[in-house]
Amino acid sequence: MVRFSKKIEYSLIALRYISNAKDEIITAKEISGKYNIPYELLAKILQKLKKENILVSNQGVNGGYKLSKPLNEISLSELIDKIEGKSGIVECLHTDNLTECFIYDSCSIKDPINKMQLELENLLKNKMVSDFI
Amino acid sequence: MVRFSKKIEYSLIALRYISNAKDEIITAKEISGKYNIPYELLAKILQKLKKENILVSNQGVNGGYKLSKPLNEISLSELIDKIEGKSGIVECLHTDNLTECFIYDSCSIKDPINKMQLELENLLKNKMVSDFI
DNA sequence: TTAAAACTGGACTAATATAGTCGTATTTAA
DNA sequence: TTAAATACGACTATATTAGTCCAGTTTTAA
Repeated sequence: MVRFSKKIEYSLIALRYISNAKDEIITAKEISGKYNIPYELLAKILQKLKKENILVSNQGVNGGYKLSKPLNEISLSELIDKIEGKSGIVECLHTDNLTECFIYDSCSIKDPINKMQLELENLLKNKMVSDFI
Repeated sequence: MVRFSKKIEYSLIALRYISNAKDEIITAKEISGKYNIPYELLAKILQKLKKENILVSNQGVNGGYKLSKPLNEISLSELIDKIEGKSGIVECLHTDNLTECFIYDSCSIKDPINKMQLELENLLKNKMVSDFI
């Protein structure tokens, strides 16, 4: 119920590795091999991180990835939202789905759940990816 | 990635409802009807809550459920553990699976993830079910 | 100029977890 | 003894997550 997906796990491992390499360019293959992470999956994740401007990439031979900014500027909250898409702790707080909720009007726990959500978000916002290194 | 399951949602709704009814005995059917929650599913959840000593039940005609203790004595953390079983925010923190993790020894993010987990647990421990009423 | 090493991207499949259903038994009050 | 309730296990369906496959494109270096 409160569990990081593999994507987040792999992201953290990759980001840490790339960060430690300083300005060296790192390939998906290298990380995949080092940590036994399925190559295709990791590649996808790194591509996503690039698209989200957390990494920059070079294509072609000798290509690879490096950080676009230091990891203490990226919160866990931001990483999760960018990798998995923003979402609420219950379906109905994921705004799109409001209309689909049978209970909504009579829902008794909406407000406190909302507060809970904010507290969780806060915790994740104050955790920087650099804290995981 | 941080989302309450329907089971937790339904639990909260049911517990709130039962709590508001004071000492009256409440049936699964009543709650199910009121909130459009699938009867069989809700029944299972209430049975589980009973087995975990959060509710007490009477069988037979005029049977139903009531609280075994006030909701400010039950933390969200406890409710989640009892409904879904205890689990870590990543697989490897769910102790049984340690042996299956390919990365484990070389895992760079284990320790900070562990700390993160403790902080999350803490947040959930300090939230009482009564806060959701 | 071409081959190899890398990223890019989409569609697909597999595995797992969550949500929901069904059938049957048991209990109990009226 | 019947109807209304909980109890329980097995099953199915759906959604999410994890992982695979394949066919590109880009770039460097030989």
